Amino acid sequence: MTAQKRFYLTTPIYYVNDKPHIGHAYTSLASDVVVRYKRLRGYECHLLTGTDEHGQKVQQAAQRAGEETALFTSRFAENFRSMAERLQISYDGFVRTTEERHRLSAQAFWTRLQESGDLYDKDYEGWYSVRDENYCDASEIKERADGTKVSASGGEVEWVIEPSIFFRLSKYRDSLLRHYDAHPDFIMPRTRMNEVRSFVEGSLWDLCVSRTSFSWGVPVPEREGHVMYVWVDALTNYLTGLGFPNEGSKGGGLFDFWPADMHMVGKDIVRFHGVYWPALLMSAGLELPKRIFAHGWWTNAGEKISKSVGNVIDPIALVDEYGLDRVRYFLLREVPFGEDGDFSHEAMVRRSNEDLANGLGNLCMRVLTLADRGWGGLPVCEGAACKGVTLEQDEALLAKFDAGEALLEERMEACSFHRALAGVMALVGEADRYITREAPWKLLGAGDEVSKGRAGVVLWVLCECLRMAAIDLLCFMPGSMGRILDMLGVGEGLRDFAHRGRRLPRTGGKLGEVAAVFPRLEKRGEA
RNA sequence: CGCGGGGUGGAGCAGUUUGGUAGCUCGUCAGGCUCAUAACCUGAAGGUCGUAGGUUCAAAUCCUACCCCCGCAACCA
Repeated sequence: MTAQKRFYLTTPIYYVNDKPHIGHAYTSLASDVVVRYKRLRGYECHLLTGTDEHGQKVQQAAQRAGEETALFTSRFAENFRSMAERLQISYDGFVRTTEERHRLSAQAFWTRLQESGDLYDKDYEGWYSVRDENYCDASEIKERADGTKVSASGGEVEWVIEPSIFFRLSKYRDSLLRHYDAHPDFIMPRTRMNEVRSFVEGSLWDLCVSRTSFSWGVPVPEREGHVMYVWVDALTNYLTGLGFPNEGSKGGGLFDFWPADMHMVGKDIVRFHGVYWPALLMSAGLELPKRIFAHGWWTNAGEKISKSVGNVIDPIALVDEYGLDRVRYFLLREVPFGEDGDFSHEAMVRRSNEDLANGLGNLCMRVLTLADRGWGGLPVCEGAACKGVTLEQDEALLAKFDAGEALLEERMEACSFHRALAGVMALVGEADRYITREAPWKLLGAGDEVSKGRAGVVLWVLCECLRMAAIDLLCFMPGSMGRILDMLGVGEGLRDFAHRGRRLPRTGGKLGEVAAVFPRLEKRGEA
């Protein structure tokens, strides 16, 4: 057996100072769709997710809650883990940055930076805003009438000198730019690539990578009082999840998944993944990830989502209200992946009813009801009564579905999920037109064998369409599509792209229990 | 010259990277069908693709200028 194709995908690790919201769910769902798709394509996949538990803010949040920091973070980490379960994220690994294995990994990574000579000591001097928990560039500082200096956000700043360790980021400027040139798809979508490039082309300063002002972090090796800058710590999780620093022996080890095929991230953290991370990896002598995909943000009914406004969307509540697959479908169909999108219950209901209930679900029902009526199972279409099994229109429809696979592949490869889904739904529309034209219910009602034979062919073709559509959509809506495939009597082992092109038997067969997959939703408040 | 996003039939959007008859969903109107989750199919009305220039055989798409709208404390995908 030849070595299996591998695919390593990561979600960001989520910061544990609050409950999971729709943004976390979105990133994880998109990641899940990608790996499920890849698995259906025969790849051996590893999806890593986890939680980012270090940093001053977490420490303070725990203090405010009057809780031991470690307990506090465990509690929130559990929230994220259960979100993943609830959304049926098919993750293979979950890294908490407070784990011992991660401490070892991050410290080993640090040591490699040091061995490369890319770390050096220097006092960090600058305007520090306590409120922002950050140093501010001098150009951002404004002076108020009373003489106090404030940051762009209005927080008071003070001049602080802190002994620090710096990473020679500036040294990697040219290497980064060369990498961007050689790999124009390194960061997607393209606009994000351009942003990152222009950031690097500008002045790229060395990065302060240690802190002494708090202790809740990974200790810098052999350096009392210093903890790692949270981003160095956090990014390393992508290695921890593969067993780093144990790089294994060639062939079969978990670390063979490196380099990552894709880091899925939100657009806010693209700089960390597109600039700092590759530079750090170069320094550590490790291969760079192949792609970073930065998706957009959701608004709620046209308004920016913020905790203070209180319009945060709880993904679990959405799943409770609409069901998981509708939510998965909506989030990935509604918005071009990579751009910002707007959530509203109205849009959610509309999408679900139009595409899923009226479209795919309804087609499924009408086809299977007719099959059941005619044969008490899958349609039969062989033998003398089915002469001309493949009329021109039958072939044409099947050909469209067959061709849909390549189209899907192209769009999935580009992470153009909305177009991937739109493409499948367009095929469903074709099938709807076909069934209307062929009117198998009339053929069944005619009462003669030839008509029934023809009906068998038409319905067999439609079952094939449903089967292919269900396989295409399996990575998006695993539960519902599984049910459709159950109804069609498609065996577990046949539900992938290796089997998509194989035809169902024409000899009939048992139907699974037929029931509506996507019942129509009432408009919210009118139920 | 702060930054970013956007202006496409009544509504919401895709299409802009790689120029080539302007497309989708909803809504409206008129038919058809009756297998189906009051679902499905056909047809129609409706757009000078923000404005003005430019490049081109050809521009929603490329270039220039301008107008308008939205967001930009923190948390955060």
